[in-house]
Amino acid sequence: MSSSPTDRPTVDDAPILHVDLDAFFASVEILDDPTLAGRPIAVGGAGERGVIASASYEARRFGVRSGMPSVLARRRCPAMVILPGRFDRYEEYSRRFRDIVTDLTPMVEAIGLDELFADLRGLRRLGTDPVAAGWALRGRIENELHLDCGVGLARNKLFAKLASKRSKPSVVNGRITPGAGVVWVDPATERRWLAELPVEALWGVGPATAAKLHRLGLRWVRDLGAVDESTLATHVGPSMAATLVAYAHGDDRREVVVDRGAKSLGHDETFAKSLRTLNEVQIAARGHAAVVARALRAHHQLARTITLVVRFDDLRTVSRSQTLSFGVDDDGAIAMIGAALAETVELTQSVRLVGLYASSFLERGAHEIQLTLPMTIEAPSAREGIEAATRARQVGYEALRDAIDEVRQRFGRSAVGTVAELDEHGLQVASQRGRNAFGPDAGPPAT
DNA sequence: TCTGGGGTCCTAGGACCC
DNA sequence: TCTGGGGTCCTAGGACCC
Repeated sequence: MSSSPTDRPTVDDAPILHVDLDAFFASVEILDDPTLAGRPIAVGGAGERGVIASASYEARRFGVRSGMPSVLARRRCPAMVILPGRFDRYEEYSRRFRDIVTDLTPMVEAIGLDELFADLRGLRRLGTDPVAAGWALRGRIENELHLDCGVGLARNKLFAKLASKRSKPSVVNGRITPGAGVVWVDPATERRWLAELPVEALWGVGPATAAKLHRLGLRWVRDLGAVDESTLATHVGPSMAATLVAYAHGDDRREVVVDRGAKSLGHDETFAKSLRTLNEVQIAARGHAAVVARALRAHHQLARTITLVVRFDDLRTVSRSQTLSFGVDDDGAIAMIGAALAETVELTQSVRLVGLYASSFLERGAHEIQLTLPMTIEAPSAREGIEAATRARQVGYEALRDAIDEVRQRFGRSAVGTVAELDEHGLQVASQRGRNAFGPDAGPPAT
């Protein structure tokens, strides 16, 4: 591993680049309010159940870390300001960040808002110097976005990410040490370096897996390199065992995937005050349904599976899902399914979180995408545009009607009478009657 | 200290079909 | 008539990442 400017790896030595913005959310807040500069600040939930999403390095000096409950963070650093977060703003910065890297190569894979991988192999014939390119990216991100970042360069994703982590500022004994900025992992020495890292350093090893590995006497990556894979598999499963053994040998075949389409969309909320009744859970689920439906439409996706998640006060989490034979993106249909799923959850104690997720996306048919394209891009004629819009809307109506039919079949005819306008009052009446609002035995529509 | 909200992937069991 | 095995889909739960 090296960051010395005399090292000149080629693209073949270091085809994968990883960039990670420093304290991203907190840094954006400081940019927008310079009076916060130099102070311990964090972005996250300030309430009793909040957690820290991002902390400035000044806050990290006090031991504040992302993922930490805000209650503990405040105890460690009482003077810290916790800001609620402005995700539209972070997304804007994130987009500009990606645009800068995309100027170098289109082969970019975003991982969350604040980090990404790039595959530099397309630049081989240009004779691009990866280390110089890394410094150039860093310079542009600093000049144009006023954000700091760490850059890692290596043979594969595993080493590139470890390298960018190594390139960042660190906090030791309450002191901030500046990072190297750009770190290249030399293939000649990468295995030696990796072997000395703790197993937790590997991607995919969290607290649960680390505990299992420790129980097996596996503390260091070098231990994983010597273990029998089939034995390991009996403890962590075949897939994890194969991955860990491969990583321990420095072997990571993961490619940089541009534009990985979302496989699920969802929304959840942890309540400051836990919910106690089915009615409250259903109201929450219906509220989430509107958010999820909007997201589906924004992504031009129809979801076949709707999943309701309920987390109780003791953090026990249960899920209920239903897969339809067709896709939905309509508020009412998704709310209906979410509310019905809620009835199958035994509310043995108070509920701190309700989540609603949509998955099993039906690629909207190619024909449908083409139907909408002429309106915005090609617009061969106004007549065709209007025809296309009408057709697209009709397809939407058909999907909704199918949804209503299936819900009716599954949950009883009466359930559908109130689909479109079923409001909180309707649910309340149904529940006060002591009836299953959507079950086969449900009475006549509540409204 | 006691754990958010956005996601991904894996596992295991049951239903169903051939 | 009984039985088996493989493949696929669905459901539920768990772990992990940023």
